[in-house]
Parts: sequence; C-alpha cells; structure tokens
Amino acid sequence: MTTKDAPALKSARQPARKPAPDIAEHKAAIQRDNRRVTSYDVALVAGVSQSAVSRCFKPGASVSKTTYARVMKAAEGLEYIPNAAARSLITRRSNMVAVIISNAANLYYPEALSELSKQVTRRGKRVLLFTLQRESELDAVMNDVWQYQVDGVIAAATLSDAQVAEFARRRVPLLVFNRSLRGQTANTVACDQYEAGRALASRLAAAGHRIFGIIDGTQDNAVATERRRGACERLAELGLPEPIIVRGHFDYASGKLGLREIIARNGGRAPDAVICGTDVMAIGCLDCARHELGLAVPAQLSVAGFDAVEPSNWLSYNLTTMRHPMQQMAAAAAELLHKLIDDPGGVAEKRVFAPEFIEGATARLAPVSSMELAA
Amino acid sequence: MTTKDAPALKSARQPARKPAPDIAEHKAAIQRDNRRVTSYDVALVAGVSQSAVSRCFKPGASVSKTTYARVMKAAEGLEYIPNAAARSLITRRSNMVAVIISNAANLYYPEALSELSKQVTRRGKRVLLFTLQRESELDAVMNDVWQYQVDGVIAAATLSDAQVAEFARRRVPLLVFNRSLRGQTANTVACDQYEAGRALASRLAAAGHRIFGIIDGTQDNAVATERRRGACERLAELGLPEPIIVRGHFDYASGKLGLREIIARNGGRAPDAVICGTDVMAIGCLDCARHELGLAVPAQLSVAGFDAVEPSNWLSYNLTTMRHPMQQMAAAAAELLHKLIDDPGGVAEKRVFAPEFIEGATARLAPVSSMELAA
DNA sequence: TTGTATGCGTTATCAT
DNA sequence: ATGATAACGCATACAA
Repeated sequence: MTTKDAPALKSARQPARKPAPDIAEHKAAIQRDNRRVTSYDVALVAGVSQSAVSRCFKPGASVSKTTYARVMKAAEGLEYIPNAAARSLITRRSNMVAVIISNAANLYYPEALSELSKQVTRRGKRVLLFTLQRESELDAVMNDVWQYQVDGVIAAATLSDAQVAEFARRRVPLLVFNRSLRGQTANTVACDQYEAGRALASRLAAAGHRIFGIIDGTQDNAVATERRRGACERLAELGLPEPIIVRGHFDYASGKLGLREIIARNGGRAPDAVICGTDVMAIGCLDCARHELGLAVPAQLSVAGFDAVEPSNWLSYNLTTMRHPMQQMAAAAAELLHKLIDDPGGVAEKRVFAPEFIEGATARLAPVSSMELAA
Repeated sequence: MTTKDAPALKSARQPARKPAPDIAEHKAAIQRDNRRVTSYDVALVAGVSQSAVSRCFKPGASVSKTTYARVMKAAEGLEYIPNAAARSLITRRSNMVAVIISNAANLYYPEALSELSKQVTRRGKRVLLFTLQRESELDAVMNDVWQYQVDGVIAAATLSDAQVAEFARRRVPLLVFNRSLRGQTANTVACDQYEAGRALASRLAAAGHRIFGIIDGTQDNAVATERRRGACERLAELGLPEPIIVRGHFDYASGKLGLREIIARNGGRAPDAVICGTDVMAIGCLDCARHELGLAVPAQLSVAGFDAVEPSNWLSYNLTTMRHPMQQMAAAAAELLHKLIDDPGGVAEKRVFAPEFIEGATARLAPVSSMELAA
C-alpha cells in the first residue's frame, strides 16, 4: 500500500463518471444490503465529500448555498438521519438527560415527570427515564446511568455522600430534585418540607387543636420525614402533647388505616387534628372519617395534608394542605441542569421554593390576626 | 506512510514496557488529561489486550478465570464502565426503547408510564421518553426517534398510514399502545373503547334512562372518540333519543362545565344520565351536580365515566365506570415489543383487552337478569 | 483462550 | 468552502 493508494480507496466510493447516481437506485441497494443510510451514502449521491455532508447538519458550519442544497436533496431522498450514537462518541454529548424518580413519585406527582420532560425537551435534550421501586435501588441504577453517557442527571432521590462524590468524579452534572440534602454541596431544587411541616402545625395549633395524630410516610422517604419532623418540632415548641405517629405508604388505604390506628391509640377517641404526610393519605383519612366513622370534618376532626395535588382541590374534598409547587420546581430543575451542562464550573446552587398554605375546608382555623407566626 | 506505520500507530496505545502500571497512578493520569476511562486503560493496567477486556464484559464470552479476575480488578480500580454509545455503534442495539406519550395521558394514567418503565427495565432496556403536547407533534418527534437509534418504539398516539410505513421501512419495531388503528397492520395493545362505550350505554339504557348527555373529549383523541361512538351507536340501536353531546378537555373543570351545558341544552332540566369520556370529567360532573346544583346522584341523575382511575374508587365518589386495564396493557406492551425486537419477522399482532364494567354507585342500574346484552 | 486488526458513523483538524 | 484523514470506544472476525 503506497501513500497514493489510500486516497484512491476513498475516492473509489465516488466514481468520477457518476457525479449524481440515481437516488432511488442507491436507496434500493442499501435496503438490499440491509445497511443503514450513512453520511457516505448522502455524499455519494450528492457528489460531495462525507465531511461536507456532516457540515450541512451542523448549525453554524460554513457551507455554500449550492452544496447545501445538493446535500439536502440527497439526504431527503435517502431519508438520511444522523446517527446520534456515532455523534455522541466524538462530541461527548449524548443530548440525553437521565431522570431518576421513584415509581411511587410518578404516581403521586405525574406533573413532575411531565413538566421535566417538557422543559428538558424545550432545551434540545431528551429524557432517559430511570424508575426506582425503592430508593435503595439507586446504586444499581447509577451504574446504568454511567453507561448511557447522559449529559446530566436529575435525581429525585436521596443520595449518599459517596454517590454525590461519584457524580463529581465522573464529571456528570447532577441536580437533586425535591430532596434537601442538608450539609451536602449538590445542586438542588427543592421545597422546604421542614418549614411546610412547621407552618401547618402552627396554623392548626393556633386554632386550638391540642391532640394531634400524624400519618407519616415510609421510613426511607426524606420528604415525608422532613414534614413530620417540622410538624413535631413545632408542636413541641408550643408545649403541646406529643402527637400520635403512625406509618403509612403514601396511598389512600394508608390514610384510612392510619386514622383508625390513631383513634385506637388515643383510647378510642378521635384526636383534634390529623396531619397526613401527603394529600392522598389525607383524602383517605377524610373519607374514612366521614363515610366510615361518621365523624364530621372539620367540626369533630381536622384533617390536613401536603402537596396540593389536583384532587385535593375537588369540591368533595377541598382539603386544607400545603402547596408543593411541583411545576415551578420542575421548570427550575430543567433550567438549572441545563446551565450546569453548559458551564460545569460554578459553585453548587440551591433553589428552595417556599410551600404555600392552602386554607381549604377540612380544618378549623383561627383568624389570621390571632395566628402565631412560625419561628 | 508505509504498511508498517499504520499498525504501529495502534499499538502505540499499549506501550510494551509497562505490563502492569500502578492503578492509582494511571487513574490520576486519566483525570489529569480529562479523558474517559476506556477498555484500553483497563487492558493496560490488567496487562491484557483490549479485546480481552471487551470479552469480560460480554456475558457468554470465553475468558479464562485468571484473565477475568485481573480484568475485573483493574476495571473496578479504574471505575471503568463500558460506553453504551460506542457499543451500540457496532452492535446496532442501543438498549433503549422510545415511549411516545402525550403529556395529558401521563397526567391521567400515570400508571401507564410507570408500568411501562418497570417492564421495559426488567427486560434490560431503558425508556427514552418523548412527550407530546398535542398528537400533531408526532411527526416532529419521530425525527428525533430515528436519531437516537432506539431498539423499538411504544407509541401511545394515533399514527397515520405513512407514519406506520416509515417504521417498517426503517425496520424499527413499533407497538401502538392504547389506540385501535382499525384497518392498519401494526402491532397493537389496546382496550376495546368502542365496545366499552356500547356496554356502558347498554347498562344505562337497561335501567330505563332515556335522555342522555355525553361529555366527549377533544377531537384529536381517538380513545374518547371511540367511546362516544360506541355509546351513541348503541343508544341509536335501542331507539333512544339522540344524546346531547358537548366537548370537554379531559379535566375536572370540563366535567363541571359540560354538565351545565348539557342542562342548558336540555331546556334547563337535567338529563337522565351523563356519560363522561373519562373518570376525571365524570368526577367533575358529579361534584357539580351534588355540590353546585344540588342534584342527588344517582337518584335524580346518573353519572358514569371510563378508566377506573384510582380516585373513581374513593369513597366520596364510588363511580360507575368501565375499567381500562392500564397495568396489564402496559405489561403486555413491553412484552410484545421485546418479542418484536428479538424477532422482527412475525406478522402483526393485536392484543385487545376487554373493558370491565364497574358498578359503583353513581348510576341507577337494572338487575343484571333484566339487562339486554350488548349486540 | 488470547491477541491483532478492522469497522461501526460521526465530528474535528488540517491542509488546500 | 471543501476534502482527506484521524480520532471517538467498543465488538468481532480471524489467526495463533
């Protein structure tokens, strides 16, 4: 093989006598060989080099009008689409963002995933979805995340220090979504759940409730834990009796069972108020009280939840709750992650949204003037 | 350039003088150069060839115990993870499945996406999510799908013949989810919405309802359209007056507005029954009747929906509805698509699930014995 | 069982 | 503006 042979091989693919082979014919040949349509095919048909074709598909490249037109005509005729895998190999950009979210979270906040997808797409990337059955699966899932070479990760899960460190080591931008990670220096978009718990407890206490029941979430869930912690600490500060805490699993049935258990542990009497870790549990609690136990809500029992999911606003419920601004959070998450991808340098940023009290009609409340504000 | 020079370039990547360099040192060097850890790095540290490393990460390959051990030790030390983009380039398998679903659909059937993701993951693939604001965006989204080289597509959208044909031409396995595509030969998992509409109309008619209102969905949605068509045709067959049809947008507010419009168009009087295109609209209709208009349901008005979403089963509603077996459908979809990916040959298969009548308590119903069965 | 050499389809660099 | 050529990181014939 001589120096002259190598170029000869390349140009053999573009015979000089056939500046523009028949498109249909060439396409049929590709189909026959069961090959994919590549930029070489387009180059051959258009009578230009492969690199010219590549440039035509790159936004800011310098190509002449005529070349561009010939290439595009050939590309359309062959139905050519650039191969993202090959592109990402050299550009080191896959244009994919991993979203790690627990299956349960999607069931209760479908708008989170919908909004994330919408916002990520708007910025020219796609969502590669990693769903968790339990948060403990996170480690296994992370291995897959590395494989796929995503440009960034939005994780709606609680990460250990070691896990956060691995993101840094691998230089993969990480955005922790809807988790606090106190003390960790990771980019975060969250809602202050602890404060939400405090605020709700304050409002209920101000109305004179003394005996509280709390339907908590599962132990591994940081969101529910923070809410419970906030509520409990506030109640303690106010010198109220310790609340009766039962565990739930975020679902409707947990709300019903939870209320029954609280009543049982309260000597068969209803407490003054029940704070539920999520709206769906609050709705279960509410339905149990009204339809199964015949308790008037809020006259005999106050019920409150967290999230302000859509059903909480339905007329049959009109739940007293703390709004969790999911949509804004999702939009902020997509925006912040994108910034991190473009400029990985910066210092960790935390965007914490404030929860908003929704009065509803399932809790007796004091007039605002007499309300003691949260510390 | 001579014949000998070319190979020399390649082997330069594995210097002969360093059979087993220090792992930590090598890793630091990679970090410093801002390179990724590749199989060459592992090979270098383990003192084997790159292909040996590759084989160690391929399940059924033939590697000796000792080689395997040395490679794995080096790989772990370097935190090596194979690059899926590079792998897919040569294997022609990305291990990604595209799921195309409208944002609205995810809001109403979050279990669909959750279950799809779970089932797809179980089979060793990942979900690349494509959400649609409107079904008309489908064409634009398909171009992206081709780029990413997904192994298959689950499309919860109505596809044109041309679109289905493009899948065939590009040899990308397609599974149409929750859409009927009558007359098209595409692999399908769906629920018979037309039959669901007929069945619901039959049950309500058998109980003596004569004046019907229907709250339809948006025009571009095939699911709602089929349900409405089934109900209307069945009512016509039974010789009942034409129902009053109003358009909704699948949300709670549409149910409330829809009922008011139906009553207005019925001369200010409530109809005997309202069939709503989805449960969420039925719940809105129900709440409007009970809480805004003071109508007793089902005594003065029967209300029924479709889907059997979770809230329809809550005690405050206990809605009469037709179950749409989303979870089974999602599982079937993942299974069938996987089969198609492994063996693209077969003839198109359609798995149609039967809807199931859920009695609930929001409609007056005749005893089953007197019921006229659907044709 | 192991290593050599090649190619997957693209972008980037460098001449021209 | 254009073309030749070298990566990108891996899997796979093929030879040994």
